Amino acid sequence: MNKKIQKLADKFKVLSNPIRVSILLCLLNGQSNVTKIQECLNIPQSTVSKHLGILKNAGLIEGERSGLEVIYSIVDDGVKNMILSLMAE
Amino acid sequence: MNKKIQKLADKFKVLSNPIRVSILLCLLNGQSNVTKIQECLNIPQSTVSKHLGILKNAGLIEGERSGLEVIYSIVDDGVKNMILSLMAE
DNA sequence: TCTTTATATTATAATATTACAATATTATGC
DNA sequence: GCATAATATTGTAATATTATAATATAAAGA
Repeated sequence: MNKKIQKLADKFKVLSNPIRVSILLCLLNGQSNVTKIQECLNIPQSTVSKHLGILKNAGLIEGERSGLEVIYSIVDDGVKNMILSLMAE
Repeated sequence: MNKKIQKLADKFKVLSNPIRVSILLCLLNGQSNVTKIQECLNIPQSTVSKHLGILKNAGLIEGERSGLEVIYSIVDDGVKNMILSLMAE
């Protein structure tokens, strides 16, 4: 299997979960900490953290610790624009 | 869960499989029948047919029967361009 | 109708993903 | 040190996806 194709499919897999899409939408307008994201989505903290980890691991977001909080923001502008344009349809 | 978000995630899910991405790449240059796609990917016929069904069901491709053959082609130009630009990266 | 070719469907075992409670970590203030 | 708050990890049961062999269907020609 072609590596480039596998990588592309993996990228789509990261985006294939509604919670992860929601998190990205939460972050479209700027950065946010985990608690805010959790309140926005109204799901358990461990679930949010798990998906944040997947998004971070895929290089779509990054988290910076500030005291007790970790502030997440979108890194990949391409994905940002893709989500935006697809949501606009 | 927001319906629009679910739909978007579902769209990504269709693209999250390397065989399906490969099929779309096979079809980028034009239409093709199942046997050609199968030879291009070198995997069992039932596997190809299964994934063609998923792509068709998602509205990304369409198949037209011509005698014994079914000719598939890409319908969704947005997806076509997305794949193209992402493969170019 | 029988055969052959092309494609689709079904059945199922293997594997992957998911949600989330429970627990652990990390940082801060006392 | 201890307590508390914010976040991450682990364990696990439920569910979904996958690959592919076996079988079914559809079309064409003899």
